[in-house]
Amino acid sequence: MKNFYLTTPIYYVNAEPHIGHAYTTILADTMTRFQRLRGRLTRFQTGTDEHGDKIVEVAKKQGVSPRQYADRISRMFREIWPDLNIKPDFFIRTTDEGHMRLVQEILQRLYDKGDIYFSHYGGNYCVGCERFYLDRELKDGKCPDHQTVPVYIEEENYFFKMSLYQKALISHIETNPDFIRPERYRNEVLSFLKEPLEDLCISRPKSRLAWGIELPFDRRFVTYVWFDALMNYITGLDWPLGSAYCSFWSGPEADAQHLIAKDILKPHAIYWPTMLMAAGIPLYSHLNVHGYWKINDGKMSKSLGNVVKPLDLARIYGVDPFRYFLLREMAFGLDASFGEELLVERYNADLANDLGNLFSRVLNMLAQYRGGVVPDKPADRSLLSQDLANGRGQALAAYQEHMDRYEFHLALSSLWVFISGCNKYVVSSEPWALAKKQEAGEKLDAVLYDLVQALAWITVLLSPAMPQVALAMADQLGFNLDQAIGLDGHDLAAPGISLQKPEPLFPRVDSAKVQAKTAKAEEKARSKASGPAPEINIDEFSRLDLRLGKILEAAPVPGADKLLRLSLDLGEDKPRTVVSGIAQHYKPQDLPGLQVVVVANLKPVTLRGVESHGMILAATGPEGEVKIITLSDPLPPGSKVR
RNA sequence: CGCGGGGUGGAGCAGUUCGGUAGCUCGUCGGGCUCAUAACCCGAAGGUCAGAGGUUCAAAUCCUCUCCCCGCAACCA
Repeated sequence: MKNFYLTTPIYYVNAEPHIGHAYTTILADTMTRFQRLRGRLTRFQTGTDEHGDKIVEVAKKQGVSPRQYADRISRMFREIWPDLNIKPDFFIRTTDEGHMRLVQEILQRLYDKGDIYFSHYGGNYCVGCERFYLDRELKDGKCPDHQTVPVYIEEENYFFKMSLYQKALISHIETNPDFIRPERYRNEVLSFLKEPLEDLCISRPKSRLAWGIELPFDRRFVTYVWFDALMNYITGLDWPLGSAYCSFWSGPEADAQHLIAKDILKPHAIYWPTMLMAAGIPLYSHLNVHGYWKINDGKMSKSLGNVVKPLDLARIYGVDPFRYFLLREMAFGLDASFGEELLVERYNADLANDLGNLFSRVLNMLAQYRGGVVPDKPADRSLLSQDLANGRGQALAAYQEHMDRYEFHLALSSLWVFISGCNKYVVSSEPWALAKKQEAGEKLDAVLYDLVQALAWITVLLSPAMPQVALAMADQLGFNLDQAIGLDGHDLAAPGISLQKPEPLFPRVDSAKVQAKTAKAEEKARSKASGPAPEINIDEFSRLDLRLGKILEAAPVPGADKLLRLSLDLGEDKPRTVVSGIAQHYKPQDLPGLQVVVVANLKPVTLRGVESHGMILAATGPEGEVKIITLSDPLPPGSKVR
């Protein structure tokens, strides 16, 4: 079996760890544990990406150096993983000495080969965005984000001849159907590759950005962050001569895979393989792509501090149940919803009722009927359950097949088919009835033997997803999980060993209470949103110049969903232009003639390219509906409102 | 045509890669069991798989079109 290398992306340190990071990393941890259990040599790498504009920016805001800032966030990432029972083999930072040196080595190699060229680049540069725009990206010659005319800058930069490798990449993807999986993402990449690739600009002049890795062949420049970041997958293995690199990337025994979320598909599916091709380095074998978590009531959670954050749920319900939920709830590749009620439902149904209760009832019967002593394997093998044996075989086959395709949700679900089979077997074999019949002793031994061994096997298969709970299970069953190598582990629980009557592994959670809690939190959020603002005095109020205005014209703002441009008569020489975010609540033709209240001395601002000189007042209802404040009886435009 | 996801029994979701009895969890109703964490097991009701057209012996699944929801981004002054 080949050596298994799996990476998560290295996380950009401009934000603290969140559910998305946790998900990817938990998947990687589970997968690596699974492959190791199966007997493969494994390596699991994660880390942090620390160069680039944004880091400098955030650090500046916080008044620290980029290095200090990156150190702090990187540490947060490194420290959170053990809390989630995640054990990476290697944690890489792009500011590591070794990484930086190796990135330079690769750059030099590509440069020597002629795949990197120096070029003048003239283009429209938006200072706000800190990037160049192609003509077709501009809207009316303006930056689509800032509505400003970009400056034409001529800059010299280094470019990577990505386009040279486009054909080779397409053919690689076509001949290796599961190079990118699930298939939806493969299709996305192929459709993107139908257009000609542009060469990749891989440098930034230090005058613009100094926080990065210097180009070895021109010290006036630093490396573009993606180019720097992607390399981590091999610099972490000590490319080009390290033994890890040979075992896990380049050698015949290597199976190197990446795990990412769908937002960074392009760099991983296009930049990275072409970079590898150019450098003459073998490609990774699979890029595995997952979807996003949608946070339940996302709108709510922003406005209130008291709704539980996703990672806090790990503390409340246990890390392993949290892992189980993430793995089981999301169909790999698709998006899924995250929420406390969903988690509790899974917890109760799968963990407490099915699995936890199975452990409980089996070990209790063993305690009651056999004093907790695991029976010997019956001499008469026909007493063992054929159904149980078959179910186990089927579950194992399905479990492995799904895990190999990263279909964690299906892998776990096939295991649960077996767990349910065990519960059925308890009912159909009726150990309590056997216990009452003297002559059925042998059969009862066989039933209990079967069930205890089944629990042990379940424990093994569950250990990649729930490592800590699996240890507790193995403990209850009196065997050492570390010694269980392989997935078919028969007879793990040793006959003759005496087992205790156990504490519940997963105490049931009262879901009504959770629902009540959620409802309460939402209620609180609502009242907080509409709650009283701090007092102000009359002087502060009088700083507002509120006037009556009459709407003359109303028209949509091009390119904006929510904005209307209003022309108002305020009794002034010229009508005022005010932009208002009411397009989803009012039709332009219904507005002219309305008398509205206007904040007349608000500082003008440009919205979507239109200058707005003021603001009209409106009320927001509980469902988010918006009603403009109007006057029922006419007064002259410009009348003071107070 | 900004990017993306989705429409499958009352609710939440699988299944669509490789067409062939539509499955899971929760809920509802009835029954069983009493070892167990009011858990477990059996059964029932409930779906024209958003709509239209096409391919096919056969379509939730493949093709074409339409409608509708939801994230994200840009703007809600």
